Amino acid sequence: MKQEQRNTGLDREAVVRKLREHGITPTQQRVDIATVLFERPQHVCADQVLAQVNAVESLVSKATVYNTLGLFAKKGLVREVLVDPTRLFYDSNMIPHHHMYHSDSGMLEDVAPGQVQLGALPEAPEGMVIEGVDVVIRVRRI
Amino acid sequence: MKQEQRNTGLDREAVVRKLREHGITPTQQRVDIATVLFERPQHVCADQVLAQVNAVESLVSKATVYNTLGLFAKKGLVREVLVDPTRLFYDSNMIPHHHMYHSDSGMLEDVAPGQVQLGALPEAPEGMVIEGVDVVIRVRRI
DNA sequence: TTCTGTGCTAGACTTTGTCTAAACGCAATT
DNA sequence: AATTGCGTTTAGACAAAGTCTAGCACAGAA
Repeated sequence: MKQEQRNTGLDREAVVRKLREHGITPTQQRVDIATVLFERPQHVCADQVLAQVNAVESLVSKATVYNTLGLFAKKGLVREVLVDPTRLFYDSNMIPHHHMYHSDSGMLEDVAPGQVQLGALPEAPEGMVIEGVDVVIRVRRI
Repeated sequence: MKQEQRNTGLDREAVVRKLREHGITPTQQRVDIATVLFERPQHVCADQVLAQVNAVESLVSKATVYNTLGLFAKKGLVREVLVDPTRLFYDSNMIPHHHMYHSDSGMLEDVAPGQVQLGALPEAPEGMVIEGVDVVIRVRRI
């Protein structure tokens, strides 16, 4: 029984299983990155992941962080979130939900899907599928 | 009666009026940029505006295009659209509507607001206002 | 005319993210 | 044990979008 394991985080074994389930070969670096991501549901950009993974000692390169986040997003392990025009965020919470973006501070919160009520969506054009629907509620100080 | 005026576009006078209505001093450059934007409802990024404004002869600098688009967005003349992680788009159609984004091609279409049916929105936190709600339907080739 | 403020500009700079070419690691084969 | 092959990782060069700076132009006020 490890004492130091993070409250909501997955242990290494669970992370490896998760990667395998999504058809991703679990390498050292990928597991390190995934461990950071799934420590808790969060919104992070590549820079933050890079810093967190290499907090103790330098283990993973910039290129690998970018490649891996892209791979994870493609394989449906995390979700890209577009709210800040200067950088791409990744959301480690894959349960369907929306976002509230504080444009002053850059803070990003989750909004439960029940709070928005999306009605009938238009159909995707011939030969296309809906990849996802992003709802972002932008708020700012009065 | 000018013969060469664009079909749906505003003439110079109308553009000047529009700028004034939004509290923007109508300078040469701002009118040039606005004329391009309101030639028709469209989604453009700064680079495209720069190219279009300077199509015939170089009239407006890069810095001015960026500053002006930022100003227009702040004053509610155009709307920022975040769909492409590498650049910011501006939508010259201010009638409320949503977007469908073709992630393969980068194409961006309008979706009439009636086609989505957004129900009750969550309230903005204390001391904050909802600036806007962006709904983006991402589609891709099967 | 001088002063002041707003706007414009070229070009340097910053930041995020991508690309490239080489090296690594590991497993299967000889 | 040595060889081959393939996927992965890496440092560092690079690209692209956007911002910043410092100076110039111009208009209106004093």
